Amino acid sequence: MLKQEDNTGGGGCNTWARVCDTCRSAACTVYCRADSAYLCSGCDARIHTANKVASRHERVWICEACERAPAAFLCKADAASLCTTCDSDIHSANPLARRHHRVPIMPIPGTLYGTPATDPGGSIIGQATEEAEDGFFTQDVDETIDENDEDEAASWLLLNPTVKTSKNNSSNNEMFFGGDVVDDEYLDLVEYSSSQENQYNINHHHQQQQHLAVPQKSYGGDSVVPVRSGGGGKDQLQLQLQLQNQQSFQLGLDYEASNTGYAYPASMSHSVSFSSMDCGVVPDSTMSDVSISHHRPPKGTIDLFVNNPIQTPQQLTPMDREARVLRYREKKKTRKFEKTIRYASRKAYAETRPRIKGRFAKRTDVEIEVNQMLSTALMVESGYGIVPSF
DNA sequence: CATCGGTTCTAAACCACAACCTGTT
DNA sequence: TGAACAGGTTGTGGTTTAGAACCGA
Repeated sequence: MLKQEDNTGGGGCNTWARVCDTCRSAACTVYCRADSAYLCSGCDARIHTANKVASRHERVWICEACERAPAAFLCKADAASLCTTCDSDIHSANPLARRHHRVPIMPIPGTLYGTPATDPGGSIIGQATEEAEDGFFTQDVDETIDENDEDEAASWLLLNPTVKTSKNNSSNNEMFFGGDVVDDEYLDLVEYSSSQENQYNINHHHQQQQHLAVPQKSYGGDSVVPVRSGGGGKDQLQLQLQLQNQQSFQLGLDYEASNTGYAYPASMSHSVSFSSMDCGVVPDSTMSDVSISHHRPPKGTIDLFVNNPIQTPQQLTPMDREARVLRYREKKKTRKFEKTIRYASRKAYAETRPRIKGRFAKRTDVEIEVNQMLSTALMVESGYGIVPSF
């Protein structure tokens, strides 16, 4: 695979995909629980079609991210089967990813050899089939990702504290979504039902509710334009800012890098300008994604990390790196480029406004009169403001 | 490999004006 | 304390344009 060739980490050896335990030559595609063996498609077909007993062996696909561990969850949004580690890493990246609906991976049924073994995602059983038919799987896309994407992903990786670091310093990472503490909770969310998970669920659900409620509240009236009522606008703004701060804090992995020697002034993150086309929906959680994506240092400043061995890419295992690349791609995939309309009324005015070479032009008196007549006509049609005349 | 010219792509700027915000009375 | 008012600020979309990026010679 391309990514395996591209990401040897300079070491010269390929430590990415686990090789088949049988032939030791091909990359494994499935994990046989009964045999506790990682098998390539060829060996899997050969072994598990040998007899009925073998054909009943439960097998699961290999994680599409790290290609080294059995997949545990199927993300329907990503249409990807992921191991627990990659699943937690990817889906704890941001609230949006967190909302992805995942289901536990079911064992592969006895006969799967009619499907191409090189496309494990495309033959995932059950719900994902339709998505595969829709071409939703990104396997091919992943293979065609160019070097720029890899570079961008690599630079993006630099600002994330490593999971290893988080593990070693649990006192500092307990509030991080990207850290292991939350990862564990996150895993609990999937697999277990601990009290912590419930608490987290409640908090997260509450936060989501608040988060989802903000646009409806603040953009009442014509459902977009904010409604001011007794200073409510201020409160809503504060609530919005608070939520954004919360998210920035929870997602503030990049900010926290400053604690370990790499310091971007906080104001710098705000000084980065981005067009309205990039900013996405204002109250949406993707705002955090955008802001985070802009916290990447310029390419020329990578040497700033030299003094911080914790964050050097060399510390990343191939598994971690692939997971982070996948997470990056996930975020990239979920970027929202549509422009945010905060005030529909302004939009309406702008659309009806006369233009000269795209620029707004002054309205002539005739146009003003026409508009007044139209508005009067509307009032008449709607039955308001009618003064009967005889 | 570096340079040059042409082409393509991207993002900022521009405009008027209603809505919004903030401070003052 | 809340209402009223004035003045400054913001946001809106289509087009243009400057500059970056790309590509072949």
